[in-house]
Amino acid sequence: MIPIARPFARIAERLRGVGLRPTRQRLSLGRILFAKGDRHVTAEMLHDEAQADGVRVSLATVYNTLNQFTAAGLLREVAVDTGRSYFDTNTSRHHHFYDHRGRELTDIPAEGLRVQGLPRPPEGLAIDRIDVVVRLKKA
Amino acid sequence: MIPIARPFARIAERLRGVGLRPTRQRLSLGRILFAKGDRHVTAEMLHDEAQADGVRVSLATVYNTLNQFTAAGLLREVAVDTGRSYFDTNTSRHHHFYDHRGRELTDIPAEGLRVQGLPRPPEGLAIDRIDVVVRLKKA
DNA sequence: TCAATAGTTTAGAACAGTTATAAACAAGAA
DNA sequence: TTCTTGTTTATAACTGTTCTAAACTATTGA
Repeated sequence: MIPIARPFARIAERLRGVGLRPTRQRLSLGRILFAKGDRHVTAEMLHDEAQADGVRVSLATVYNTLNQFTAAGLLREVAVDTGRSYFDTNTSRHHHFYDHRGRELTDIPAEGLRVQGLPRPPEGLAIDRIDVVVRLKKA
Repeated sequence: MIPIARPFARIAERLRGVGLRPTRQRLSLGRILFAKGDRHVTAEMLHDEAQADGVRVSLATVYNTLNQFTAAGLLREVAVDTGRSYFDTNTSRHHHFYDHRGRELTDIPAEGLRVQGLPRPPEGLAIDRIDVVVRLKKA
């Protein structure tokens, strides 16, 4: 059975499953991140949102948590803008539209999108993953 | 006639052509950038290389120059790594391999590579450009 | 139930990369 | 030349992120 995304599922279990103690801060941030479907957040956005929700958590912890979640495969980092890291709650294979004016990311499902005709990677290296970023402008 | 890349061509003309005075610093940096075929440099790399070549130029000027060249279409910025900007002397349509361990970029020619099945961009926005980054790992 | 201990959080300092400031300087025009 | 305007520079400032070391807390096992 394929594990389906379950918004309010046992976040504590998920954390324990990847070897992270389910602390108050990690549970709160996990709830914010995973309760609302696919999201793209920066550390600052998540910190602000936590404050707004009345969750007391330091910016350092937000950074630690985002990095730990990413290392554990709960999040994925998206590089579209130098000088700002986006973290994506959708860790399955997919791509992005990026509106650099609104600094907004939108998912492009992997299904249906094909990248064909890639050359062989340089000697001694293999493809880790393919990121397609479709940069947008005003129509 | 299509303008072919001419390594030692009149850099001064190119600068004047985009409205930039051909100063000693811009000429030197332009020579370093455009004399050796397609390159991917960071500000720090270019600054170091200039020093090594005996060109006296401040880091601030390197940043200014990279940004001005990019705005003028002489360079293209590549976002593969947050917290570090790469500038590419190849401004034609193409894509990249990225070896994040060696922090090295390699061009993938646009010819032959096809991205198919893209969904329509969000309302009010159009595609500006498509960046494909093929991230590499040890084979 | 209660230490012991090992992992976590925190404020704040430190750091990396980049941009801003404002004074000195140099290119182009007259 | 001289004037004007654009450019360069050192340095300060700024942004996003990581580090540090002390305080704290989840878990373990007695």
